[in-house]
Amino acid sequence: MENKVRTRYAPSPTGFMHIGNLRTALYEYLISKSLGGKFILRIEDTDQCRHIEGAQEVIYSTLKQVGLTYDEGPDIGGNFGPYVQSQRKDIYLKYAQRLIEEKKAYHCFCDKERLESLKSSENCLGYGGYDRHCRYCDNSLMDSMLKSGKPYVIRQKMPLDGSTEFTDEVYGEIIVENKELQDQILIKADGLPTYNFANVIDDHLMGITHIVRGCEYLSSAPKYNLLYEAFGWEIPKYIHLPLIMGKNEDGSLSKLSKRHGSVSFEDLVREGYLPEAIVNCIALLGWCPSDNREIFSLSDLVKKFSIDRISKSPSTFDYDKLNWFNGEYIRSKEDDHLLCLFTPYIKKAVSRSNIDYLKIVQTIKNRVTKLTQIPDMIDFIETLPKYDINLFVNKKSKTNLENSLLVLKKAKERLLSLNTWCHESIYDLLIDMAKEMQIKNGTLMWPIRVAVSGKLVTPGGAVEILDILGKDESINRINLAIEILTKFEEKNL
RNA sequence: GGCUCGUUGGUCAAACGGUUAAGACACUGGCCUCUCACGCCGGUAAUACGGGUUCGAUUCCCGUACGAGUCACCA
Repeated sequence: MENKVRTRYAPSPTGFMHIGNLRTALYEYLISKSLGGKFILRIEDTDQCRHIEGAQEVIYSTLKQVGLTYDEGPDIGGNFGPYVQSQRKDIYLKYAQRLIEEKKAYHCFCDKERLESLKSSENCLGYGGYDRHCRYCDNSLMDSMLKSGKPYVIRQKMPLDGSTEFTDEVYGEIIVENKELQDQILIKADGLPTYNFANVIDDHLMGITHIVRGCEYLSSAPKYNLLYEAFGWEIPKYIHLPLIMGKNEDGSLSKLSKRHGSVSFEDLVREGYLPEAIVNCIALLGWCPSDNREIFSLSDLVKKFSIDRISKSPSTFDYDKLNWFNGEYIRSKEDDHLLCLFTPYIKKAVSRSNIDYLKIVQTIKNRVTKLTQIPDMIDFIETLPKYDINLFVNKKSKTNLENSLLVLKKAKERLLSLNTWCHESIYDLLIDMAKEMQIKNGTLMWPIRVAVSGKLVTPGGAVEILDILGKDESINRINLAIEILTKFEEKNL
């Protein structure tokens, strides 16, 4: 087989896709694809205590939504399966046994209580927690323990001195003293492998050439190497990624996690962010191209991505930046595409039948940064809110209650006789009218906009709103305003 | 606490020994304008600190401070 690049995304099925994990998946994808390689999905579910129903589906669906298509995986198969670790149990045991036979690993019968008691004693210092008790037990005792059926774990014999070093593609030379490493557990008492062990076995068996992961694993990387060495396997390239941090309530920073709010992909989508905006945003957290470009489609990223431009320092996830990306993506889309995206949100606020959603889309597209803002933005279309009469007064537009009433009466007459109700004709009519009355456009438009929206701030101007509402509803609303203003005027005479 | 890693404006970040230290987001002034946006033009704001090396350090080395990660039969 030729020496092609292979990367893998190996999440544990937790039921939600954290954007830190998503970025790791993205970079794994980008690294392999930019080098013409394969991207593999493997589910790491060796922790039975944390089994969550439907969690794998979340992973499949997220990767699908963002376009990270994998070449091999549990649901699509491949030549290196199975791709779910719980289905590979026997494989790990076999390899652990091989190490035992070669005297590189041993059975350990120490129970949790014993390990717990070691923590408080001092004699375990320097061993990383475990005193290696069973490493030095004699063989006959071990055999009888095994026969008795006492539960055990399998631990690797770590070197007692010296150091282990490796080169990370991002962080460079990393050296760790072996005495810092405890005899790591390979197989747990339940017979399943630990994450570290399964990871190494699978990465080797699946021919993974580049191990990409968060740098929380940086200091445990030597453990992996000791395993590769024990088996005599070639050590893959390591690419550790800088962490994405989140801001805590007290202002401090820590590794982004659930408590930082909506940080899962699903949360963000639910909040009205577009998958491609999310991907674009997180792609730039820890990597940037040599030019200053910021907007990237996934395929553009594949073309531009390079490992040597991955940053070493952690970054903080910023909603402001994501908002900007999202707005950029919305504005760049075709109207009919936006119509599909906006419709569910428009329906939340507008149920009247004779409304052209496309007109709404065209009016609000430059004003939407999150899809979830849409209902509040356009709620006045459904029903005219009760509004304060003082909304008609605006200094800059030179409007007051008197001239507003005047303008509305006149506009109503003209609009009533307008045959073709469309943006252009309404616009022409009103602009001509302002010219004729020798007033600012604003002096005319402001009262109309207020009358038909009942709001101080609206997405779009009077013309757009009139167009969306249609002739009848518009005239009704203008009539209502005339009524209110007239009543007020009479009361103050 | 040990070990590992990091530190350029509020945030993302460029500059891999020589620049007036880019750019983007956010903030902000103005223009446009029927409000709000969009768009356009402008502005405030940074090399953590102290030592070296060098003709010259954001850049290389050492120390200090600060921050983070990690020290599980979790992944």
